[in-house]
Amino acid sequence: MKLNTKSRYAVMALADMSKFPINNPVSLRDISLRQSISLLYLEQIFLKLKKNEIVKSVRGSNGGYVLKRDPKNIKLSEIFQAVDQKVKTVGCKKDSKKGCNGKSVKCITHELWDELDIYINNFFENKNLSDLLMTKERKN
Amino acid sequence: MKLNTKSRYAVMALADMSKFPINNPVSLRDISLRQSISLLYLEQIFLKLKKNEIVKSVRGSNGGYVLKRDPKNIKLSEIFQAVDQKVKTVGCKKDSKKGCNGKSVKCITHELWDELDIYINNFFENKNLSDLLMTKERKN
DNA sequence: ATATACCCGACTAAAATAGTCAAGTATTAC
DNA sequence: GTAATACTTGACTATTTTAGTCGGGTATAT
Ligand code: FES
Ligand code: FES
Repeated sequence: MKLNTKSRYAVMALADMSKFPINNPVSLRDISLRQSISLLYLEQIFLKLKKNEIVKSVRGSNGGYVLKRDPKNIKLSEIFQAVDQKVKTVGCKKDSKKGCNGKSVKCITHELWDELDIYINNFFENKNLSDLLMTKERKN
Repeated sequence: MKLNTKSRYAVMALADMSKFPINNPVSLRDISLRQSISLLYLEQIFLKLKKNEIVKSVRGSNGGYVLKRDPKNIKLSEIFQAVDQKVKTVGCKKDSKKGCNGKSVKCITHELWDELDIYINNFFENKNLSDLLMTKERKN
C-alpha cells in the first residue's frame, strides 16, 4: 500500500496555496520553488485540479492559481478523485458480481478488503485542507 | 493507494487454511485450486510466511502447510510484514530528519501522511485471521 | 512587444508488480 | 526401493505503473 507522488504533491501544493490570501493568485513556479516539486509535473496536476473545480486559473503575467473554495470546504477525498487516484483494495471489479478469481462468487476475503476500502476513504472524507493548516500552526 | 496481490493472496490463502482442522496439512495445490491462485506464486508467498513463523511446513506426500498458531493470534499486520508489504504514505525516510524534498525539514504535509500511516496500520493491527472466518460464517 | 504564466497532448525512463522457471530435497505410499 | 507428492530456493522476465519530461502552444499584464 503506497501513496503516489501525484496525490502527495497535489495536497502539498494546495496546502501551500491555502496559506495565502484567498484571492491572491499563486504561481506554480513559486509553489515549485517552495515545495521542491517539478514545475512541469505541477502543471499536469493543476490542470486536473482545475477541471475538477478545486482551483481556478488566472492567466498572464502575475497570474497563477486560486482556490475556488474555502480550504474548509475542500476535502482530501475530492483532491484524490481530481487527480484520478483511487483507493483500490479489492482485486475484483467493484460493481461486478464476479470475484477477483474470475469465478461468479466473491472471494473469501472480499468483505475484508471492502471494509478496508471504506475505512481508508473515510480518512480522506473527514479531512479538509484547513485541517492541515491547523496542525501546522500548532507546531510553528 | 493500491493493495498488491502478494498481500491479498497471502491473507486469502491463510484464510482458506484456517477453515481446516489445525493440524491437518493443507497443500498449496489445493489452495491454488480452491482460490484460483497460481501455485508457483503461492510457493513464493508461503516461503516467506514460513520464515516469519506464521506457518510450518510438512514435506513429502500428504504434506502441506499448517498454521503455526491459532488463527485468533495471527494478526493481519504480521502477515503483511511477513510478505514484505509495508504501508508507505510518506515520501521521506521515516527515521531520517530530512524531508521528502531533500531539505532538512519535514514537508508541510508530513504530519498528515504520518497520521494516515498510523491509521491504516491500525486496521491491520486490529484484525486477525479468525475475524475473517467469522464474517464468513455469518453470511453462509 | 515582451515577459510571465497557464494549457495540453504525447512521450519516456525507471521502478514495481505479478508472476514463471529450473533444478532441486524430503517424505510417504505402494 | 521407487514413484509420486509436495515443499525449497534463487534467478529470471513480461507487463504495468509511476514519475516525470518535452514541445509547442495561448492569454494577459506591463
Ligand atoms: S477481492 Fe473481490 S472477489 Fe476477491
Ligand atoms: S512526507 Fe515526510 S517530509 Fe514530506
